[in-house]
Amino acid sequence: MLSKKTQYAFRALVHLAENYGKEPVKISTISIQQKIPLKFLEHILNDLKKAEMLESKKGKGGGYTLKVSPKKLNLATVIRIINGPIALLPCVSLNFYEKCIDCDEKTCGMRKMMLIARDATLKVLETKTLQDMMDE
Amino acid sequence: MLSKKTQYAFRALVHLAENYGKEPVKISTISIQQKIPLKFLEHILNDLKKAEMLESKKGKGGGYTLKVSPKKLNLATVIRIINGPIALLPCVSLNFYEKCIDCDEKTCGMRKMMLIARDATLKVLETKTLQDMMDE
DNA sequence: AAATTATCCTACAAAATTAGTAGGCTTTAT
DNA sequence: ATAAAGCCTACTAATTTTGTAGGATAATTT
Repeated sequence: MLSKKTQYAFRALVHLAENYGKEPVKISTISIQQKIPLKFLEHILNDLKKAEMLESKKGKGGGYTLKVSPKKLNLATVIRIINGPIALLPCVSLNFYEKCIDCDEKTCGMRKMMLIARDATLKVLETKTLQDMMDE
Repeated sequence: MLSKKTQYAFRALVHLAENYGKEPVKISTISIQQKIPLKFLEHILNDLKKAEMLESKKGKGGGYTLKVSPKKLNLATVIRIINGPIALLPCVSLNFYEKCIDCDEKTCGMRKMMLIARDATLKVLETKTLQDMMDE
């Protein structure tokens, strides 16, 4: 399951996507309209910024803007930044790989199955974009 | 990600699957051979038993046996019992549904995307069985 | 019947993660 | 200069995960 933080992140991103190309949006505006705790949202937007997904501007008239087109922002990328691995086991994660203890990867059946599951999930999450979320 | 408990569960189930149709296997045997903390494993096997997946016998010569054929035990079922929901959001979970707050399900784009992701993941996890894990 | 061997049950505890707050610092526009 | 925004570090509270402890219960053997 996605963490609450990740759900907040998606809501905020959709909000910013709706203002794509326009003036920056303040944290406080997003916080109120999307009902996300302000201080918590601060962290989330900062994480997204560090991941090059957003741009920010300080001072009056400042706020956040989406750096990339909503069409080019796929859901897997967001999840990885805020939520972590998408795979069901660390040993089949592309971006957060960790070796299992006491398990030979070549012969581990659990791993093989989770690889197939991962690929199926990723095929969706890497294809669908923020834009797809908005269109609905 | 699957919890450690779920990984333990799968290991234990594969162990029991290898002894399907034979004599019961003791918790302590599985604990040692699969390197799973004994007392923790007790809980896990009990959970699986309550879910009608295992049978148990007390006293000397006792232990656990798989109740169903490994071919008929799909991975989604196991994950749901030990790990919980497979879906990425509670509002798209088939077995652990919960309504989101401040969200109209008919128009929520996030939900639509997560529905598609869920279906893709489930198609694998509900098709693949314990037997498939063993065969590898 | 008593002893042994195994699961079953309830309660607890430690560790890790998630969710959120507090408060001051820095930058920018007016 | 001052006000309005984000930036940064640290802390706290709540929840979940990962176990442990110890006795109760049931079956088997002697």
